[in-house]
Amino acid sequence: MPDTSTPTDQIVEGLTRAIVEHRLQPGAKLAEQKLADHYGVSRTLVRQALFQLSQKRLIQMEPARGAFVATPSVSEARQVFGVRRMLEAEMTRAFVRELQPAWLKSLQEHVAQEREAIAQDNVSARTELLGDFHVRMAELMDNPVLADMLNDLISRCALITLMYQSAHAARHSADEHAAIVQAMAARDENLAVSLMAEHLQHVEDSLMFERTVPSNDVAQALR
Amino acid sequence: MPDTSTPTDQIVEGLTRAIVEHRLQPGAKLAEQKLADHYGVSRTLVRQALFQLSQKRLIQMEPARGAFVATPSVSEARQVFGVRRMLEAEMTRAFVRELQPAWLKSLQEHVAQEREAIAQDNVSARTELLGDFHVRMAELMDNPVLADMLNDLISRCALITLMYQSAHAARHSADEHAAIVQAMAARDENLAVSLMAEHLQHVEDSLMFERTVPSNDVAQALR
DNA sequence: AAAATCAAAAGTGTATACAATTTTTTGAAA
DNA sequence: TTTCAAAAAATTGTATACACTTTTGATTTT
Repeated sequence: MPDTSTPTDQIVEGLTRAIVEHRLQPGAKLAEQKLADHYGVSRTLVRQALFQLSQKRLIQMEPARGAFVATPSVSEARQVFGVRRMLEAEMTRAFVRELQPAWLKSLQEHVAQEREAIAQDNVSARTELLGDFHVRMAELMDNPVLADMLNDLISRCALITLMYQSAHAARHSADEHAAIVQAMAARDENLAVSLMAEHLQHVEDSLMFERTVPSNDVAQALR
Repeated sequence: MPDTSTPTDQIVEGLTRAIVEHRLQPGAKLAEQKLADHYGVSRTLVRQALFQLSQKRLIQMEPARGAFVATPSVSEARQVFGVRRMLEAEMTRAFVRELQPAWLKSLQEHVAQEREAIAQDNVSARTELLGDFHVRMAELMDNPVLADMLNDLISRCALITLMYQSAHAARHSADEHAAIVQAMAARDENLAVSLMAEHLQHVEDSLMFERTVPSNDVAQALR
């Protein structure tokens, strides 16, 4: 695809991926000039990108000190998951009510992709797919507002989950996705809703324990 | 309060108010230099503010053409309200489950304020208070993530609602808020949830009919 | 008179310059 | 060696400069 977005958007995209895929550790300093050099632009554009990322809560900006990859507190993480449970419970309900055969097919294919990525032990693909399952639902319902919002929430979660999620937990998630789709196929609204709520609770519960060692080399993280 | 935020944040604040209070009509051009002159800063800071506002979907930026106050389509408006219904139904449920006496008192006082603003026919105060009722719930639950998200959603709605909402509709909203609080006081979870869902449906239904005349004088709108 | 053309004006997109602040380094004293 | 202070270097925050695009408006053509 040819240069579909502004330079700033490309920087946002690149940094988002680096953060969400944990090539940039939480807390890492994002020096403007270094990023500018890396992307071959001036600080102006980097700055715009950083401001956008700070609004998405993926980075934190401290006055006169610069930008750092966000380090969400456990409390914030729980809140984000709480919001997701609220939003996605009702989204699931609406999804089942308006269900169309093509939607099921699309989700079933998605779960198959998830399982493939898990089988191949492709960590970043697997994490992206596991998050996209939820966004996909919003997209199928033809609700970009919801899809955007979920996308942001899930990026924020990824900042947390990737740090902790094991291959085992990933497989568990894919199985739960499959169970949700099955409940949907049976048009069992309440079952689908409660499976979704439980699923999100499981994801949340499987996190927030260990701590990883930071190694903040920006240049390397961006390749 | 002394200069609590950056200059950029002040511009964001000022423009947000102007847009949400409809002193700036949807579609109005926001020329960077004019805003810079008005706020006594360089285009640099105005630009940062405009980017932030475009992320909040309050303005739309067109490449090489500039920034315009957003003109949400009917379809987008319905989606925003749809997301609010999903989110706030479950928020209401959680609110009742964790209900504390002080929370009720706070909401009751809030409704009293709403009624005062309505009695005084203070349109902008009344619109702000009617929106804040929902944000207040999230704040009481001590969930800033949810509160921020609702705040953005509600600003986006205000861009639509203020255009159409009548004094009558406002009074109706305040009454519905009171009914919701009453159901909460009775610890009737399901009633509170369905009253909230109906309330949001009513607000949505009361909109999107007329059309107003644009008069895009930026300097005047910002006083 | 309406449409088309093209030059001037205005506006946006990006880079650079510079003041103000923070971080790092250096060096002396404890 | 450790601690503190001050100077130097690096970094951020804001303004300005300039290239390039869009809009405007006058002039010509149909």
